Amino acid sequence: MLSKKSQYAFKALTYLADRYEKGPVLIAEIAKKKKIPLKFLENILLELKKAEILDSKKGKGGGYFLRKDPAKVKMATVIRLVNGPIAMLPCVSLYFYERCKNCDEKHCGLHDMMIEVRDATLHILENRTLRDLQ
Amino acid sequence: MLSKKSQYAFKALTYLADRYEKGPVLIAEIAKKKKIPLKFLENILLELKKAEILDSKKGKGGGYFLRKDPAKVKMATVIRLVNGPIAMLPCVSLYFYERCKNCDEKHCGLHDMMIEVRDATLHILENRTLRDLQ
DNA sequence: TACTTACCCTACCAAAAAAGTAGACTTATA
DNA sequence: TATAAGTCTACTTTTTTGGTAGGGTAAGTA
Repeated sequence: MLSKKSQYAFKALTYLADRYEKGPVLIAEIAKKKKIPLKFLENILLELKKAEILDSKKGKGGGYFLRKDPAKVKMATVIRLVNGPIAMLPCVSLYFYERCKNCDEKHCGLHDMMIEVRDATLHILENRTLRDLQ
Repeated sequence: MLSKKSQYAFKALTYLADRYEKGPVLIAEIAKKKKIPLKFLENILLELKKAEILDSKKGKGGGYFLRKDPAKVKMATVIRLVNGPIAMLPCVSLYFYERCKNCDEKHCGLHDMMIEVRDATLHILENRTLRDLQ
């Protein structure tokens, strides 16, 4: 399941996508409109900035804004960033891979099945963007 | 991600599927062979019994065994039981549905996308069984 | 240069979930 | 009736999640 943090992130990103290229938006505005705890949202937006999805301006007239076209920001990227692995097992994760102990990946039915699930999921999430949330 | 509990459950079920219709298997044997903490495994197997996937015999010569053909036990069923919802959001879950607050499901891009993901995942997990793990 | 606005950073806290443990109890079989 | 083996209740520990507090720092503006 997507964490609450992820759901907040998507709400905020949708809000910013609607205002793309219309200048910075205050954290406080997003928090109020989307009913997200202010300080929690600060952390999330900062993280998205560090990942180069958002950018910000300080001082009066400042705020957050999308760094690139909403149609260029993949869902898979955002989920990996705020929610973690997309795969159901570490041993089939592309970005968070960890080897299985006590199980040989070459002949493991579960492994193969989870690769199928991963690929089906990624086929969707790698081809959808913030644009599709609007 | 699948919890450790789920991974243990699948290891145990695979072990029992290999021994289908060959009599009861000791919890201790499964725990040892699959390197699962004994008491933790006890809880898992009991849960699977209550869900009518496994059955057991007490006393000497007892143990656990699959209640029906491995090919009849769907992956989706087991995952829902030991791991919880398969969908990425409560508002798109078939078996663990909860309504979204602050968001109208009728015009929510995320909602629609998560339904797609859910269906792609279920298409696989509803059509694979314990047989496929062997 | 001083003031104000608004993001930045570090640290902490509490609740919930996941993972694992303990021990007494019941039932079946030899 | 002794023993083997699952059943049940309850607890503990660790990790993750969700959230809070408060001061620091950069950028505009008068």
